[in-house]
Amino acid sequence: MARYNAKDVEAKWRAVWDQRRVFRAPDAQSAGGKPKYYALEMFPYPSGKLHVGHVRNYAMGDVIARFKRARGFNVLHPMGWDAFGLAAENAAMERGDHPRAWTEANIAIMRAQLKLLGVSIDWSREFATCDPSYYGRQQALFLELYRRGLAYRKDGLVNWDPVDQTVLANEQVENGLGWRSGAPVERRRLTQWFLRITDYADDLIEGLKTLERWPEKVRVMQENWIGRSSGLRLTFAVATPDAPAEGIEVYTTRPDTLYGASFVAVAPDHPLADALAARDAAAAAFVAECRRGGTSEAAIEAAEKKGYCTGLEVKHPFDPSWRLPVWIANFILMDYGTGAIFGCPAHDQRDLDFARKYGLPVKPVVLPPDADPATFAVDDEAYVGPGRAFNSAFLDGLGVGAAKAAAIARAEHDGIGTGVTVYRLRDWGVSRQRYWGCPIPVVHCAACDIQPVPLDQLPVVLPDDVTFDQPGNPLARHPTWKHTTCPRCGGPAERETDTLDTFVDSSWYFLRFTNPHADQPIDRTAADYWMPVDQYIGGVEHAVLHLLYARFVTRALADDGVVDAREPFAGLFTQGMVTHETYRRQSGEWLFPEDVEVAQEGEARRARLLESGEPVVIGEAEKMSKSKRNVISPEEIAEAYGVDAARLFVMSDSPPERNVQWTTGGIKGAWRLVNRIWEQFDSQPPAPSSGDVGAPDPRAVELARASHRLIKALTEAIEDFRFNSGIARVYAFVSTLEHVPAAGASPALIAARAEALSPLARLIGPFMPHLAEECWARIGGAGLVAEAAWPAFDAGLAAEEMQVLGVQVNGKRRAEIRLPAGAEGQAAEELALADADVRRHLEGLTVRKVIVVPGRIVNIVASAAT
RNA sequence: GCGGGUGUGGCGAAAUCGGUAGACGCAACGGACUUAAAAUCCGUUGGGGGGCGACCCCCGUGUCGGUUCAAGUCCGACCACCCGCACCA
Repeated sequence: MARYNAKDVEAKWRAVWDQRRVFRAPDAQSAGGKPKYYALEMFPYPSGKLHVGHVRNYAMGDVIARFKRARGFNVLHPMGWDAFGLAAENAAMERGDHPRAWTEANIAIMRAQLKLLGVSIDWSREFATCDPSYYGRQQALFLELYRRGLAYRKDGLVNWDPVDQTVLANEQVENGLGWRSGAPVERRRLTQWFLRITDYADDLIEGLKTLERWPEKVRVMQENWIGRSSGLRLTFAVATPDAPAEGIEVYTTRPDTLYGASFVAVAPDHPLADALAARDAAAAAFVAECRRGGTSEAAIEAAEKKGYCTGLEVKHPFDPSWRLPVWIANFILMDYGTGAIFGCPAHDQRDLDFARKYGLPVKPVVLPPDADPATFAVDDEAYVGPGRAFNSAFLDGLGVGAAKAAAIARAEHDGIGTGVTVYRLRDWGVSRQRYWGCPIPVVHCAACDIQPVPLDQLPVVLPDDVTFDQPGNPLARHPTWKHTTCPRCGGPAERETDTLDTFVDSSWYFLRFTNPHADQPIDRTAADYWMPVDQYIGGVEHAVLHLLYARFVTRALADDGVVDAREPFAGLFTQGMVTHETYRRQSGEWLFPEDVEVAQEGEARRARLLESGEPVVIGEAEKMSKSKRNVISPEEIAEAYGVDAARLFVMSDSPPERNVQWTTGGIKGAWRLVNRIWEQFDSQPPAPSSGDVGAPDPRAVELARASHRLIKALTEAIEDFRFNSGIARVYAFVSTLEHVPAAGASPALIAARAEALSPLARLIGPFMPHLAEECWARIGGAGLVAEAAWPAFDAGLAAEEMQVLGVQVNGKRRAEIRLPAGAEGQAAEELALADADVRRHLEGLTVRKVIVVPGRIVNIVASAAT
């Protein structure tokens, strides 16, 4: 028989799907009575080409989409492009391509690759975020947020790359260096646009509790990122005359330790530090030194606490006669709390390190349980555990919690402080001094200040004629683009030349997919029908940024009445990557896998260069990346084995949340299964003439049972995201089929095979969709597998007919008994006790107890007769 | 430092509710087919020991302890590795 020709067969079925538009999701209005299911993979950044690592991501989403379609859902499974971003501008600078041309070329390549994979996408909904029809509507949403005060401009400290002359996002700073320029990043104070995500801090934490189908890990990461804490904000009055401030406001979570205070310290970026620097050269020098370190070298300098004693003094809030020195300290962060603290060295490790270095007092005020107040002292380790307040006036004797409450009550009573909740989360800085992004739709007028661009003038379109021959923002130096008129007074005005962070683009694209052709940014009817996304799939690297921003924007839009859903993603799955061994020359140069030959030599695996035989060093399996050259292209695999085999392999070899290592043996194994399945369908004879079933055949019954067990197991495996276990069942079933060959089979057996092949074709559809169609057509299935209903199983048939029970004597397995399913425990007990092996192990022992767990096990407890 | 996770054969893994550990795949080895190779098919494959043999025995899920008739699974302590955050007052 002819070998299965994957390449031609796959192309044929893709054309059929395309032509019959089987993956079009219905409009909300014409959805009918079916339940909806929205399956979405994080849309890709069009950076170049897909490698097989991407295949896994989209194949998993496709399994879900195809499965749910077969289960009777209206399925929305769209695709688009996260198309704005730095890489396009970098390509423009390096190679002279226009960012738009570079991006569109990449999209064309990657779209073709995705289509090659046979992913069941509704391509009629495709868009790219760099389309004016998308970002223009994003501008409208931005103006709505601006109208509601959720978008605002403020002075902020930002990461400034002095070489590229632009702000960088935190994620674009690595070890203190700009990721592209390699220059040390500075902190600069600039006026930037922010989105008020902190307004939603509590709401975002509370919402996490409802996300039961999110990984615990991601929920914890978001909660930590938001970082809610409660404590006391209070003001220390300045006692020094002619100081640049009357009071210093600090935040503390440990107001119970106020009597252990030995200093007050402010951040180098604190306004008081600025004011002191203006009149004190030494202070100025210290502040400058801290600022040079930047945000990120913090890690390196973490051990080294540095301070500058300002000479100012403040009064202790509960004892005006007690004076504390004021320091500027490098470990205080301006953007957390109030940018100022009081130091209690005995009960905070950082304060203790600082106090030891500068010889400040260390006075314990929390007594650990069972410690002696006369002798308890803090040496090198601050005491942060529970205990009772002492050396603390009115707080003495109180536990930590009660003392905190009492200190807050006293501060509030005295009018010097307030109990507050503080968040680590900061407002989202969205300004980028970049060309390839969504223009912020406002104009700056000398007379009218900031004016939103009127809605009927949207989109504010990026100009195409820009230059990249010098660093900085091409929009700002464009000769005409920014010059416009003020929409309010009609006078000359300038457009905002900053563009929006690309994370804004990805914060609502899933809403736009519900009706990408609507005039309004979001078609409420469509969004309310499809939202929330039932299953979102992507890498864990977006656990905080994208997934938090999208939750925030969805909430903000829900509060605006644009959509019902407050949570965008009801279910989240973070899938593992595809890894591959790395190969390098002795000299260290990375090598492509296709240039290397790997052979097993006894225990060891050795590699050499195909061309020259030069020995090659085999490295660890790592995430596929261009730089390490350990990439496998989907086209090559499709050519050699077919995309079904590739899809099968990346899902069969590891649990979906874990990484999977791409190996030649693995893809070959998957390819073997494809061929074995095809062989089973191809060798199936035509159905016997009706009614002519012939004599019953026990193997026919066994096959039917195996088939129904497979349906049950695979259905459950897909629902639980255990694709690898499900596929293992398919392997086992195919092996069963192979042991009841069609050649020379009885009519009853041929009929049973036909009965089993029909569901099998549909069961493999989510994983190997092309093969499924070819098999379905071979046995004369009606229509397409892509449109066929998922097979149902008969619970009676799926259940085992005979139970095989292990028999233990004193917890050790000694024998096995077979008895009909549903047999009484008594029967199992009798059978077990009669077993020859069991009797041998019971020699000289008295049976004390027999435990029978029906369908599971028999355990005989026996001991020596006494 | 804080938080989360993982640890089972040569390798990827399975065991879904505390009930026969290692399903399924890869690799390896032996055999069939072949002039030969590839492909395909059959068999073996956790470690150790015994038996001509059907088989039988001991050990075994990172370590140590506990609960239980029974522990990969539950509890306690620890070790190793991975990921995230990291001077957050």
